[in-house]
Amino acid sequence: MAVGDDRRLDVLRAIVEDYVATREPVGSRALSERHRLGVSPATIRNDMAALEDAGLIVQPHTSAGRVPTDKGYRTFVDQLAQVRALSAAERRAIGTLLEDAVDLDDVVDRAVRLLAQLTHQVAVVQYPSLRRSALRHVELVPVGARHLLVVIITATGRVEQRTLELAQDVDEDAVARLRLHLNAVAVGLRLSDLDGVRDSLACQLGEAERLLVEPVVTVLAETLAQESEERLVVAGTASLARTAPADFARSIGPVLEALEEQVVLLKLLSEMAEDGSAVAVRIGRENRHEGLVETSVVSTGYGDGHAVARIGSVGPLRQDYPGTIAAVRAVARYLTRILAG
Amino acid sequence: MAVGDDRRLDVLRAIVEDYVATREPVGSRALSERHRLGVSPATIRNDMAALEDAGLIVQPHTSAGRVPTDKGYRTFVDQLAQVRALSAAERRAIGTLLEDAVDLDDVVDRAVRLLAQLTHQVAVVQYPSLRRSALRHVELVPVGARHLLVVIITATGRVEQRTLELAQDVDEDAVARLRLHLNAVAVGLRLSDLDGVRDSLACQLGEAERLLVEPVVTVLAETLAQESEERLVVAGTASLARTAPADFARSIGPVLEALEEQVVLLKLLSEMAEDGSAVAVRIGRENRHEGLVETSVVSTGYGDGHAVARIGSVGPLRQDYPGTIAAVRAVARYLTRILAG
DNA sequence: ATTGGCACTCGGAAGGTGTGAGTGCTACCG
DNA sequence: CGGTAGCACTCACACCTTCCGAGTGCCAAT
Repeated sequence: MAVGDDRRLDVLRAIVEDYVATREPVGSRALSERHRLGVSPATIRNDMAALEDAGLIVQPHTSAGRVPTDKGYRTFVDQLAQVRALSAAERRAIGTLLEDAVDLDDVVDRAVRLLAQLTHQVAVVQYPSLRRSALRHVELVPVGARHLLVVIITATGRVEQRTLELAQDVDEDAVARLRLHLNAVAVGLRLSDLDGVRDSLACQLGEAERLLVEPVVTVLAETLAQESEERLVVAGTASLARTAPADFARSIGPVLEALEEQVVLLKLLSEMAEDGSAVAVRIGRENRHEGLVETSVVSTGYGDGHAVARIGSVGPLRQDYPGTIAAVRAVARYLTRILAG
Repeated sequence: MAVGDDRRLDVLRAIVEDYVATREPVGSRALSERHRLGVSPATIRNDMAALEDAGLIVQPHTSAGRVPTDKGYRTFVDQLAQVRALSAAERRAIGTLLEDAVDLDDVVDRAVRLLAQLTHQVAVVQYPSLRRSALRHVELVPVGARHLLVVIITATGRVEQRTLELAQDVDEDAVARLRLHLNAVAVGLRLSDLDGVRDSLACQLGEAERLLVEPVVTVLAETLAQESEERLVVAGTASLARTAPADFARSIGPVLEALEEQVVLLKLLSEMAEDGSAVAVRIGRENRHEGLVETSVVSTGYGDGHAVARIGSVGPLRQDYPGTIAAVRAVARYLTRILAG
């Protein structure tokens, strides 16, 4: 039994690899020829029948070869995929490309394009979450008579802006004083500690400032609460057209929609964050979204110790998982290093 | 001749309208039935032959109906399309939706999604160009020992950030003083006037500040020079899948690429800006980009007096031009109003 | 100028056939 | 009992032929 099981998994691996390479259902004869399994097609057929019973492969129609199911890919990824290292040249390219970036936006932009190119698939990067990020600076700029522009700069270098409408005219001096106090307290502050700050500020400041504290801190809190503020950057959508099967309208339309409905992907990514710190893979229906049933998402966290955000790839079920996983991991590592440096 | 020409154009209009509606080549019989042209199919055939000689229509193959060429759509748009007003409900919806936006990013985002939905096509918005925009505020934030974060806020509320590496350690007081002076001068300043500012600042300030002026102003100038800083926001890519003909890989792949290569579209939009202040239409090969040969771009400027940026739609040749033009114009108008208010 | 008539064209749907890859089963071997 | 060989069976797909009808161009008649 043990020996038989081993060979069966070998057969599964061979099926996945061949199907990924040829995009055609693979039969027993082709298998025994292209791989050194040391057994005859007939034996392979028996193994295939067992694999089919186990729900790992299916035939698209009678008298056709076999194709992996979601579950088949899953066992392949979990048990069979061998980690493949990127070439030295590739790694060097990643490093230099990312180091040339001028600011956070640029880093993120380059990283996502790079990943799209490495995987030949759609790449997505989630911006660092404000929720877990520390403040570096808060700027208050009066705009017109009754509006205040609040600019929040986080430790990761991200800039958030917000316009605020005030109940009374702006007192410029009060704004300046509040700005000073706010920055004295806020630098290094985590947004989740914000509620405490509101009170301490209210005590220390005068009447004019106090009128401002409430709306300003509220805006900070709102920004925090709004998960939708987590932006997503996407690249490589053109590769969808290359990959897509014949019925493109049904297959890639929903994916494009999901990519625009950033909410869906953000939710998915945060779910995947719970899967652990390594590279997480969601295959087909494991993504609980109808637009992604024929899609696999491979992602991992990046950033310091507590991963602050995720980067990943969205591609077809039929893809080179080892390659994608390697690329995602490599880009995430360099990204982490750049952001820390 | 004059009468004949008139009818010929009527025939062209009918062909375009029917083809847009049915997505099938239209023949003489169908035309005479669906439209009140008052002449027999045979006459229409003669007109069609003339239109074909003029290069306005073609038949995909012998014994098929006719289809408009790029040139055909062009004359349709230039001479035949009747401006169609949006319904009151639609206009109200646009207004309220845009007014609910919280900041510039949100306005732009809502506008582009809205336009995508109105036209059932891909919508693009160009962010206001820094080049023509006035400054509102410049913020300097020391980061670590030798880095300075420069945040530029424009009159339109856009925020640009840039990290600067200094030759010597940061003198925080000097930064604070420079910041004050800079904002005293810079508010309302057009970026194109920047060179003059450099000198006046150098004279007014002390030694410590003077070391900072050069790099900071340089960064401002660089940001100005970099046209690539003009961001583009895209929505509605999913509608590409719906529209696309059978050979999706060749037809929508290039379009997706062009949409990601924002440079291409930004260049195209700025070219279109020269066409005048009204809604500009580029049809098929008029877009000098191979990815867009089967695509039409409809765009117009938005913003105050001198249009500071453009908004538009990217769709197939076969589309409802009057409808798209109306939608683009309407959204641009509301956008202008919101930004001014 | 417009029209009715007519012969002609040709893309595409419908239907029929053949082929080969692939399977499952059963009987046989070490 | 796992592996093998042979064999009958099944279909998807590619290929061909046929057929239909929409649509054209041209010409003679009004």
